[in-house]
Amino acid sequence: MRSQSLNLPLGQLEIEVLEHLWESGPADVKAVHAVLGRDQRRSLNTVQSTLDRLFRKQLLRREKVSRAYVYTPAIEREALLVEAMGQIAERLGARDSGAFMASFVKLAEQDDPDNLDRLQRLIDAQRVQRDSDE
Amino acid sequence: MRSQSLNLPLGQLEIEVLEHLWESGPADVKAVHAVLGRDQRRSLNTVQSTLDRLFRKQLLRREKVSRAYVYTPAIEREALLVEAMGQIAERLGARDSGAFMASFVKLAEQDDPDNLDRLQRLIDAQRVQRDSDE
DNA sequence: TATAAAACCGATTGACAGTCGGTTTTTGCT
DNA sequence: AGCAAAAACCGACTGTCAATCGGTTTTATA
Repeated sequence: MRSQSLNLPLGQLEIEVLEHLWESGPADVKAVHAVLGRDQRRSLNTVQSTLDRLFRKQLLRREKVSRAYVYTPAIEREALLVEAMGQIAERLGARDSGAFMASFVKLAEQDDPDNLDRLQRLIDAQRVQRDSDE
Repeated sequence: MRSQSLNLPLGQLEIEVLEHLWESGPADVKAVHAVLGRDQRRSLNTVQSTLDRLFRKQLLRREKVSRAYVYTPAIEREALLVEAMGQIAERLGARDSGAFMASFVKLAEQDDPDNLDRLQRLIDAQRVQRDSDE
C-alpha cells in the first residue's frame, strides 16, 4: 500500500496547488496560475516550478494536451493525510501505538466531547468496510 | 486541537534529543552529548545549540542545577505526536476534525486491524471517565 | 518553416537545522 | 576577594529546500 517514501512536508504554495487540484480537478499551468498566482502577484514561472516540483515528488501526474501539460493529483487528499501522519508518527518513534491512541482519544474528547461519538461511528464504518473487503 | 502553535516539524538531531530525554529522563548538555554526540563526532556546542533551540521552542524546560542546566521535556511524546498530526491535518485542509479523525481511524486500522477494538475500548474508557468527572 | 506558446534551466533569496570556534558569564574553591 | 574551570551564550558558516523569476530552448501548429 504505502510504497514510496513521499517527500513531506510540503511548502505553502505546494499545498495550495494540491488543494486547488483536489477541489477543481486537473488543470494546466495557466489555469492554476490564474487562480493562485494572479492575485498574489506570482509569476507563471513560480507556479510552473511548483507544479514541476510536485510532479518530481510524484504527487502529481501530468499529461501533455496539445502544447501544455495538464496536471492531476497522483494521490487523494485523505491518502496524503494518512501518509503524512504515518511519517510523523514513525519519525517521532511511535512504536507504542497504544499510548498514542489513548492520547488521541483524550485530546479529541477535550476538543469536543461529541468527538467520542463521531469516532465511534467512524470505527463502526471502518469495521463494515474492512469486513466487506475480503 | 491544542491551540499552542508549537514549531514543527523538527530536525533530525532535535528529534533524537527529545527521544533521549523522553526515554532516559532529564539530563544536562554533557550527558546528552555523551550519548548523542560522542559517536557521531558532534561537538558539545552542537548539542547545546540544539537543546537551546528546543528550549526556545518551548519543547524543553530547564533548571539550573549547580553549574549546568538540566533539561526536561515540556511535552509528552504522545501529546507532541498528536500535536504534529493535528498541524499536518490543518495544513492539508482537514480543518474540521471530522476528516482528521477519519484519517486517523483509517491509519490505525491499516497499522493493525486490532487497533479498531483497542480504540473502541479507549473510547468507552474515556466516556466513563468523562461521565464521572462532573 | 517561422513563431508563439510552453517547458526547461539556472540563479537568487529567505528560512531554518546543524555545526562549531571563540567570548562572556557564572561558580566553586582557596 | 580572586582565580581557574566550567558552562552558557554569540555569531558565523554550511547545507538543504521552497519560492521566485528571467532568460533560453523546445515544440507544435498556422
